[in-house]
Amino acid sequence: MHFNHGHPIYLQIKEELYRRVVRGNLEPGEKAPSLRDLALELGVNPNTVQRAYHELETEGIFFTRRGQGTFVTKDAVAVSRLRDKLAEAEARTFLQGTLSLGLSGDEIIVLLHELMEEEEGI
Amino acid sequence: MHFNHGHPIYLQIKEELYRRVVRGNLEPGEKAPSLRDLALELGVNPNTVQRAYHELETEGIFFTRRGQGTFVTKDAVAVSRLRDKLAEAEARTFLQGTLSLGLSGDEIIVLLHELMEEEEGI
Amino acid sequence: MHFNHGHPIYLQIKEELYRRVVRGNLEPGEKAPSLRDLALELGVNPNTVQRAYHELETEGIFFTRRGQGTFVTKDAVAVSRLRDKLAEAEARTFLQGTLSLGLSGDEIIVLLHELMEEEEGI
Amino acid sequence: MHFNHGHPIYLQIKEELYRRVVRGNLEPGEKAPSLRDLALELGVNPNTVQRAYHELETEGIFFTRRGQGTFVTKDAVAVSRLRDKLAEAEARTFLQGTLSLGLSGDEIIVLLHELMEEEEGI
DNA sequence: GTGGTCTAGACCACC
DNA sequence: GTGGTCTAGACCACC
Repeated sequence: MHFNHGHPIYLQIKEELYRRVVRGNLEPGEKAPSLRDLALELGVNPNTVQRAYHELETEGIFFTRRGQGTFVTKDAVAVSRLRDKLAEAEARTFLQGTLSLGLSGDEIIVLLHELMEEEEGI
Repeated sequence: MHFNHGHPIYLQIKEELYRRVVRGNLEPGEKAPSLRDLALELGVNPNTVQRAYHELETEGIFFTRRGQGTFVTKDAVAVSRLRDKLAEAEARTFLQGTLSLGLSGDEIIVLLHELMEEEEGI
Repeated sequence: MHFNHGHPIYLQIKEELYRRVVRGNLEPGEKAPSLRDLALELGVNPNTVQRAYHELETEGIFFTRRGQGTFVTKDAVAVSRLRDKLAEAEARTFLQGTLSLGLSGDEIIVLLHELMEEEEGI
Repeated sequence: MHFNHGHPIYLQIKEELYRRVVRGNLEPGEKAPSLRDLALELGVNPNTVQRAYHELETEGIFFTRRGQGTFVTKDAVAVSRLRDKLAEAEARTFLQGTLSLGLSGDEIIVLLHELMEEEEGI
């Protein structure tokens, strides 16, 4: 993982963890990597990872069992909501960008269809 | 315009100028702001703006007349190509992000349609 | 290397680097001198060398590895194309000059043959 | 005419006059433009033109009749020699450049033939 | 006024 | 060590 030095690292770690959960790399109920392991993997301070974990817990995505570690919520609906939230954020960014370029809604849809076909072609 | 500390300022200035050209804020053949004026407006060093202008000239979007200033290309086709290129780049980023969240092509299209309708509702 | 005050120094540095690459003084994949070393060698500011390096990178002749330095492309075909491009540019300048002096194509070829033989004679 | 600020202007004016004579824009025995006219045309000081004229006179290309002005030599052979000298200088520069790029004599000749054919094709 | 080049020097990330 | 970015400020040519 590469960090963008314009944003706080703990936010970028949160984003990375969101994606692991939503994609199923981390399944509901599964144990998340230990603070130390993830800090080592990412080359950051464990406190930074801790902050990300703490916020994920506040958001109901992670929960902690004293002495056992941190786990992904078992609430599949919460994971699903998270997926929708992230997807919507990406879509808003995309729409904002393309509309500001002067594309019409139709053009945007056509462009996406083209790229999707191309993607499958490869 | 405010700057994202994660990317070089001159690239962000380029992006901003791209958008002004593509949206028609700067029309084909129109004079772009002088280096010094834009530097003042953005609160950066004229050299930084110069670098953005120079790259835009290399790319055929701007041209300069010595002693007179920098101008947007008169080649409307080049501007159109630029618009397509920028829109495609945004779309690729978006597709990559949403596909990696596990969305299907259909879900992506539906999501966009929903947001577009909402947008008009507001 | 000494500089011709009629052309920007960074362009002259580019030309010099082109020649080193095309002649094989800098081989494909080889590390180019560091910015600071070359700047010292040429007696110019590192920023001036940086500009030359940056343009060579844009043109695909150099590539950089962060923290390690700048390297010549490993693409031997790109180097070959560069050689052709530079040779053609010289030939065009030469043709333009001699044709404008009123020489015929035959005269130009004869003149070159004479000089080549003389060259070997020396 | 554009001046290259790396070389003395009077030398560049000499070059320009050489070419006018060799190409026949200024024919043997013809009156050259007056110092003032040429200075005006080129946007330079008449003294600068004077220096160029003086050297051309020394070289036998121009001669002066008091009160009448400056004239091109009537010696057609001298003009012819000048043409040869200029052509040879161009050829040496070209050979030096292409040989230093690693081209062989054959490659140089082939390249020129290609460009000449292309030129006629247009 | 306009842009183009260059220097000196700072600070950064990556190794 | 390496390259990348940015500033402040100079000086230049062209208008």
